Amino acid sequence: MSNDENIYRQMLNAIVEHQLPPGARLPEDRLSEAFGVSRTGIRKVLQRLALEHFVIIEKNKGAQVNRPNEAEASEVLDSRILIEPQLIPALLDHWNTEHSERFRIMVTEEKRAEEANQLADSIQLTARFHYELAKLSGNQVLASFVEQLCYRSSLILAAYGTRGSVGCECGDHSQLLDILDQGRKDEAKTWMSHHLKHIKSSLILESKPEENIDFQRLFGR
Amino acid sequence: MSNDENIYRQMLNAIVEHQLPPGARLPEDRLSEAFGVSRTGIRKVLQRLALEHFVIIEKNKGAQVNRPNEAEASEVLDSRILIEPQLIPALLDHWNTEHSERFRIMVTEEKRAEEANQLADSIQLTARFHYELAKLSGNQVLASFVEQLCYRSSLILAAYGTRGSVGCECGDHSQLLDILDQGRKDEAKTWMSHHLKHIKSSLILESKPEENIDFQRLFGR
DNA sequence: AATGAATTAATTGTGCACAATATTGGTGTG
DNA sequence: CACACCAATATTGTGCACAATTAATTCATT
Repeated sequence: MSNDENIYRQMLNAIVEHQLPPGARLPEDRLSEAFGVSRTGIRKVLQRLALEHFVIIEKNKGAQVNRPNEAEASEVLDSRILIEPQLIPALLDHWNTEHSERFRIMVTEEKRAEEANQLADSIQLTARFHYELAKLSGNQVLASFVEQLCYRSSLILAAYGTRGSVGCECGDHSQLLDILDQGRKDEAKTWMSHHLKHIKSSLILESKPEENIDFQRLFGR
Repeated sequence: MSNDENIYRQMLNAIVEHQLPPGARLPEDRLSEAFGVSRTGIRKVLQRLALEHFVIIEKNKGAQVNRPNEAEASEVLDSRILIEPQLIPALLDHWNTEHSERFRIMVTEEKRAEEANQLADSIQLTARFHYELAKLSGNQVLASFVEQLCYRSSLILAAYGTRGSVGCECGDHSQLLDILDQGRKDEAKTWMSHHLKHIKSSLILESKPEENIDFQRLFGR
């Protein structure tokens, strides 16, 4: 694996696993010495993360982990609600017992991670489940977008999730596999839709006091 | 406007307007002297364009304008077919006469550009029409994705489009506005779906002999 | 003349140094 | 004591130089 990709993965993981919480500053010096590469390499990675909305870069102020506002949180979830159920039909065209078994193993791991209270693994596995499902639709363009949305969702859960927002899905995922095994297309679509709406409704989107208030926008000018 | 953003825009325009055709090499030296900035700034822009799939960067071989293969072309159009019609309901919630007038002006410009045979303007305006429509749905996350897909479609038309692939849409767009003015939701959805399928079917996706055959994948390893 | 090796040229990858900017802390004055 | 101003520090922005890699050319050999 290329070095850049490796650093990117590590940082993305740290962000979605909430080890780098929303708002955390990411000074290039520290990162460059932590990873043992020059600032040049770090900057490349940070810019990629910024384009994918995982970090925010402000000119002459550096990078920090994105703290999604309520609008962004809502839109990301709405996007998933709009897209993921629509992928079910194409997905079912390729669905077979091998896939089913592979996903059941994933669900087992999800449960294990949840019971062991390993939040990081749990988050990763939940996102992977949805992404791998999207990939089976056969459309890699959409699958990549869904992947990004899933990881952004993890970030959103860090900011607006209740305790258990992540874990409470695990039992659910095996339900979907049952439905898919029976080839019930419409039921699978509505299940996916409900599932995502459930996640969205579990968020606390009331305007909680933001820690970095944009006073300029609020009063000034 | 920031300097980076300016360079990015100019290059993106040149690409989607087919002034930089698919496969064109983009040496950092030439670009840096053309734009009057150092290679550092150019690299940043190139990396952004690469993440958005407008250029391909190969290690130690530099950047070139992406030449989408048939799978990618198909998937991009399918993505639009899946998403854009679904945006209609939310869009209609905000639709009013001001919007209608604004879009009719855009369509008029489209026609003018087409009749004047100004391919570049025509391409830009077509993409803008779909993007601005998507923005009205109120979901900026999805709208940005649609924007990217529209521009990628321009690139695809450069590679697989027939003469008139671009222009033949203009008359159509005003049809949609009529339907929207009448608030006919389902009709607008199916219109959008047909419209995009029509564009996709106008592409020549037969496996034309690829100029760069990947012998590595074919035989090697 | 065709093939293959070796040299040369062109291009990208990476780290460093310095400039530009923002933030923080301190100092002096009203 | 409040306020403005200035200095110091920390951090990012940018360009340049050199290393590493690839592509092109030349040359020798059969």
